[in-house]
Amino acid sequence: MDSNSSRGKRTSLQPLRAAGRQRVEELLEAASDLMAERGYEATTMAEIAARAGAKIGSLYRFFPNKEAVADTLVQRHIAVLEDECAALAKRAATLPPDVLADVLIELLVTLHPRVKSLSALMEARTDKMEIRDRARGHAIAGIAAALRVCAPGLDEALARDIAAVVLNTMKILRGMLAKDAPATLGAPEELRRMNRLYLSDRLAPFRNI
Amino acid sequence: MDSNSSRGKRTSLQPLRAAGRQRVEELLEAASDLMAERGYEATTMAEIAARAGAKIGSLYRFFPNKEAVADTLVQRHIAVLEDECAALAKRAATLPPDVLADVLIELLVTLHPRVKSLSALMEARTDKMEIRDRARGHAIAGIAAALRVCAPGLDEALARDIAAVVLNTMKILRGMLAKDAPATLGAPEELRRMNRLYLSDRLAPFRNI
DNA sequence: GTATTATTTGAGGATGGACTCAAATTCGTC
DNA sequence: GACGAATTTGAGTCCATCCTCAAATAATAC
Repeated sequence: MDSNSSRGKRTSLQPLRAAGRQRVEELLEAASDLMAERGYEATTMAEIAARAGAKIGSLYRFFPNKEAVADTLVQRHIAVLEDECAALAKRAATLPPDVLADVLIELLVTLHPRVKSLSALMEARTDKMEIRDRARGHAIAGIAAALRVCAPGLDEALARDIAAVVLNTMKILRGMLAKDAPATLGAPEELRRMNRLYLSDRLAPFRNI
Repeated sequence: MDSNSSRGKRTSLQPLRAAGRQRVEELLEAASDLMAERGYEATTMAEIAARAGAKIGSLYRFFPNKEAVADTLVQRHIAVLEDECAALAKRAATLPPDVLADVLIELLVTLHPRVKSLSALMEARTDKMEIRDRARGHAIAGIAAALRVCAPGLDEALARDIAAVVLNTMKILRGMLAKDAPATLGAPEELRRMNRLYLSDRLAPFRNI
């Protein structure tokens, strides 16, 4: 009956059999790879299907349009980020600021295989920015929470501002490690140094009130 | 005879009359505005012509294709950046690191009206990354030169690494100020603080050998 | 004023990519 | 093994956008 229960346009269907579920996984994996390589706009639906070993009709069976593929990917990426931030918050109480700084800044790099297309999708310019903002908000909230565990006296608004800065620094490091930067080999280490310096300075006053 | 002297494919022509030169300016201005708003790929040649008050045929008279428009814009942006960095290098000797840090980080923001589409063009994914890398290289070299004027003992490679970090920080600030970030009002000031802290720490040992 | 060259114009060709759909096939169940 | 439902297939439609070009017009030189 394909009741088309919650979300999706007229033609979007949930997979009901194991084969369909696996196909969806393969399609999303292919889409994530391609979008990470070429960007959202340059990736075509035909390519996605081809790389997944499927035909274009199968792709459109499970996703009403290209944007739905991107939305699904972003939602999965958000879930990964939330999990990881929650795990980090548990450890943060025992970490001094400079160590937390190093752990944080490597986080996006560490997570790269699981959120391959995240940056490409955040950069993409489509009509629906809403989901993009949600992803950003979740990331900032997660980082801010970890910061406040490490430095309990930290004001909530300030924690979010610092988290915004750290999030951007994380993105930069990922960008630096992604592209081959021949002339600036030491830049990633400099970035880590800056981040360490900043978080130590900012969190120190609020440690162990 | 339209000798098609130096650059450009078969159909690209330099303007030879005042009217043509003005048209080129109008077209580039329109292209820069649109690409800054919507990004490179989402901007169409028809839109560019329309916003410039021209017809599509006029656009293609002076630019062989869309990429040539982007290349011309990037080249102009590079020139602006080089001028500005050279001017800064002249002042840098008299500036303490924390002041230089503030001047540098605001530079991209200050220059925004003159390099409106720069970030959109740097993000764009086309085949020719070459010109993108050149722009990046010029910016890093310019910043590194200013840093070494401020801190004469600074190693050249290290200066480039630090410059790469500062350049990225500048980009972030511009991004923060461009989009309306409701939840993180204090983030730009935090970013400035991080940059100040970092450059002071990094340049201090090399001041006045 | 005439010849020459630069510029403008806009309809239309060519291409590529998002999306459709009806028929074929496979899977699960009784 | 027969039936219905899920899945697969891929040719085909539609449309947006890049780009062409020959004819019209405007500017300049003489």
